[in-house]
Amino acid sequence: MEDDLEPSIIKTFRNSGYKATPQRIAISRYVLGSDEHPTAQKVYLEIKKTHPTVSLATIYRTIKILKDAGLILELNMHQGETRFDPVTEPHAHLLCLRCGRIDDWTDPIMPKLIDKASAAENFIVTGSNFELKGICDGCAKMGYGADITP
Amino acid sequence: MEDDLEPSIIKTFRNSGYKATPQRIAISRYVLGSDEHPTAQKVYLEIKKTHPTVSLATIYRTIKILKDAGLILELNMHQGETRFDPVTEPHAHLLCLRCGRIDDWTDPIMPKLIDKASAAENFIVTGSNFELKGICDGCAKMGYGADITP
DNA sequence: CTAGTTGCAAACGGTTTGCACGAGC
DNA sequence: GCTCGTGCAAACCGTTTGCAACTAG
Repeated sequence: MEDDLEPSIIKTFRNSGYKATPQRIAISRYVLGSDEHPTAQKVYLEIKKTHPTVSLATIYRTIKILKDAGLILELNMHQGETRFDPVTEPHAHLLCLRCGRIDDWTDPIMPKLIDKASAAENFIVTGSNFELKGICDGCAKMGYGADITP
Repeated sequence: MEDDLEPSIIKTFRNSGYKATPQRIAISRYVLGSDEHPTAQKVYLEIKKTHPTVSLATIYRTIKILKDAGLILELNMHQGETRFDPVTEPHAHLLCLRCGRIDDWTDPIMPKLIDKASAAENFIVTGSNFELKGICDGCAKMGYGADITP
């Protein structure tokens, strides 16, 4: 999340033939530096703090550029709620159905499992997403965990 | 997919306090017996063949009942395209970005990986979905596989 | 008979798009 | 200065909902 991200962001846009506008830089800085898997709305509200006139359309257009450049992934764990993830290596997402947070988790087995599936089904894998839904540690400790809809 | 599914479907509805209408039975028979992970649209078109006056609203309402009963899972691998899966045990979905088909794949490692994540993060898992995106065997053999957007 | 269900059409919410003004390079 | 990017508002599209007519039990 430090400023040294900026030069490489600018380079990324220019190299792909895009102009490095203040909006694009701000959006990229935020999304690439975030670990909370924000929605477009969340990005919009965040960027608005420093760029009050930004529009949701610009958020979506910039996110699309980052997606096409392979810098972020799209998560669709809930229907009607697309979230974004700057971590593009194989990893799992633990979605808490109570508080909505998504935590990352990685394990060396994961790439092996991907290879195995790929070999077994003769399938060329270009992307993966291991989703786990349930109740996170914090929410379980607060006494929740019973009345959820999986 | 045989007719012996029907009595248990009727029982399921009645036990949950729902009426077993012809529409609900037809929709359930199709969704529970399908291995192609249909969208609501697909279900609608299919049911329309035998029940021409059925509405999309009824499809959605019936699917919700099946979901709440834990008989089917919801898949959101593409944004804006919810599909349904009558296989509720932990398994992987291989989505072909070329032809759109989704194949199932299971491996004994999967439940172990879920347990490991659960233990490592102190997370109570109630559902899982392992997504792999790429190119399926058939499409790869037809010479595709290069110009895809992951 | 009567509460629950259906089909219709309108509402909804997230995402995309057309367009005229404005800004990067 | 020429082109690309932005903000706005309208369009889109899958899903949900309100309602009057209908039907399962």
